[in-house]
Amino acid sequence: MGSTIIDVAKKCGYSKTTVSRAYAEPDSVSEKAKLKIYAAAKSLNYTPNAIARAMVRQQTENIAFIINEKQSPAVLNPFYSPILEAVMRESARRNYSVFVVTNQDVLLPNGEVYIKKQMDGVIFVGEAGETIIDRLREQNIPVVLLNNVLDMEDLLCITTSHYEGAMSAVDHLYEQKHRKIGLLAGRFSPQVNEARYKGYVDALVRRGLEINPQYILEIDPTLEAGEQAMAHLLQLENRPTAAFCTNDTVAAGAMKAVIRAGLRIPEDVAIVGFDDSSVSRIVEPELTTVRIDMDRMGQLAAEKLFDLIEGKPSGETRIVIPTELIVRSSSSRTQVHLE
Amino acid sequence: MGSTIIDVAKKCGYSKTTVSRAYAEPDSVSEKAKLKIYAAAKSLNYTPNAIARAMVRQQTENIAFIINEKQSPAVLNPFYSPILEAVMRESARRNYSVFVVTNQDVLLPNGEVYIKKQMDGVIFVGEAGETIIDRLREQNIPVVLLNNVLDMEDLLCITTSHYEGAMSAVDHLYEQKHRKIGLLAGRFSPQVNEARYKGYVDALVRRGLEINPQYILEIDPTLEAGEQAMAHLLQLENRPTAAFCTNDTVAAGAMKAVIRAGLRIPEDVAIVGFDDSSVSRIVEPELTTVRIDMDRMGQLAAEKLFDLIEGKPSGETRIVIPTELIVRSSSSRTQVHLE
DNA sequence: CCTCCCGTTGGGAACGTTCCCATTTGATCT
DNA sequence: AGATCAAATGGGAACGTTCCCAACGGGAGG
Repeated sequence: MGSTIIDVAKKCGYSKTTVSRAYAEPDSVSEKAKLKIYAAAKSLNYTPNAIARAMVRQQTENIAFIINEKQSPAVLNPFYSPILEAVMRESARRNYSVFVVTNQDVLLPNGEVYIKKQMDGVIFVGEAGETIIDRLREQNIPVVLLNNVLDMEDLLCITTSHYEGAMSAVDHLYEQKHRKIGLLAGRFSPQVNEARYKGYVDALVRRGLEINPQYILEIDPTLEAGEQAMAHLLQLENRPTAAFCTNDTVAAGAMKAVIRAGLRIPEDVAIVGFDDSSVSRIVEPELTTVRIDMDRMGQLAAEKLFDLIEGKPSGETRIVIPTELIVRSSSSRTQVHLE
Repeated sequence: MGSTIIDVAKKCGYSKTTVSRAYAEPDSVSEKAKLKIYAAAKSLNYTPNAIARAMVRQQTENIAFIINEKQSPAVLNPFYSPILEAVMRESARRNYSVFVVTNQDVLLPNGEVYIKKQMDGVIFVGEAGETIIDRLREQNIPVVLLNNVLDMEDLLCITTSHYEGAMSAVDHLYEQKHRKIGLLAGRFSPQVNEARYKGYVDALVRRGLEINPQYILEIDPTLEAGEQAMAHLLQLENRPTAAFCTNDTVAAGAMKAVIRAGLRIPEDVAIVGFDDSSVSRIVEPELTTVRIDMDRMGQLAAEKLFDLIEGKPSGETRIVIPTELIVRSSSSRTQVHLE
């Protein structure tokens, strides 16, 4: 079917070694030879066989992007898209391809970890088990962990400042004169939950405000749950005048509840989200949110992974990407005409 | 580093052939042998090498999901996510892995097509050039084309009924007593554009309405463009009372313009979108839209591709997945409390 | 008891590259 | 002209499997 390097070699009169070199290290082959070789290849419809190359090089030029989430159907939520996009961009630059993989591909039904395909490295995002990372390392596959922290030797974890981000969000609401601030806390990984929750609490405490447990709801990180939870907060006798939501989707849900209750955003209730995902621009008024630099996270994860693949020891084991508060109209009327 | 089938064979006293069979066709190996082999494999930390297998089998158990879009950064827009998800699900079921690939990975800077990796099949979504498909076929790689139609022999194209969908949207607005209906037409592939545009025109003509060119704007399929275009329509002396947008993102932008103009949705202006993407539930009021069954599209594309990979000729060359109008509050006040 | 057959097992070639090592070529220097 | 050297080229082994073909052993059937 497909023609091989030997066919090309025969056709152009050079050896298979030279043909191989014409593709792998063109500089070491004379111009004359390359001309003939490429011509022969073209006429034979030849393309180098990546599998055979991977076989002998012991290197596939593939990496895997493994998304491991409990809520399995929402595999490609809009949150991860920009990260994946950055990873793909950086990989393409290095002539690497990206497998996108879900937990199901890696876990056997019995729970055992099973690595089906050879790959040169793995970017792991979301919930991560130690066993799976152990297993990858047994195979000498470098791993970078994204948006999660695991205390393993030499494991590079890239996260954002969830704590500081949450704090800045609540600080902002305080500065907008809000004293009754609700928290709609989506259930993510324990670390993320805890950091964002702590940021909320500490911001309030630092200002000398009391924590009202009635204002704190832990919910699934979905639109519907956000709407429902906010509707509940609005019914409280002493209802909050603002809500900090630990992601944008929940915040969008919360906004729906406010609007449906006939209240105005931000005059009656201010809303702040987290992530600065595409959702934040879609809603009206646009959402004040804590920006996570997804692109940078993905880019960095890829770069660091390629460093590891090339054998450079990363040294660092924690990288925290700073968040940034983006003030839009959902929390501050003065912003509305500035944009 | 990694141990091979031969290490396992030596350790357990069986031949490499038997070890190989213990993984590839377990039924043909005695229980006793399998027990010993798996034990040896475990102690040696052995995993079958997919590359070597692919080499001799001439089959990688990988497919590629190629997204080819002009607006390059928005590679993973929310529109494609559910499709990819379905493809991944079906692939996982068959023990296949999925490469996610953008046009850049496949196109050389000089515009030539370059297929880097071996793969058993390709699902192509978005803009598709004939040359790239020709090139894939030269390599005997089966192709399924998604959301686009190309007139090539034996090429299976899966699309949705853009024309009927657009028509149903406009019909619905007519039934809601709207007579001045705008069209915000996002620029997609020519086929999609034309079909949705024609649906709009024909629906109006069938009702005996005149086409007002002032009401028709062709724009980029973005939030910002949607907002801007709608703002423009609202300024018209004889402004439309409804707008049909050829995707949900544009519709969300249009809604923003309406809200910012201080008008009510749907009382003053009704909005209808297309796709039923996640956007349609996020906005408030929720968006009436033409649903495309993305999951079914992805599922079907994968199934058909695997048929082709297994050598079954598909026979059919066009599959059209019907659309469905989903009426929500952005076009019909009576719906608001039904949900 | 011999033959036949099936369930198991094993040996070697093949898959299409790369890479190590050697050889050839032609130019430069003395 | 001979020696030296770098640049260019070639031959064969190796990468880790699968698969074809052959061989072995033992139970069934004659």
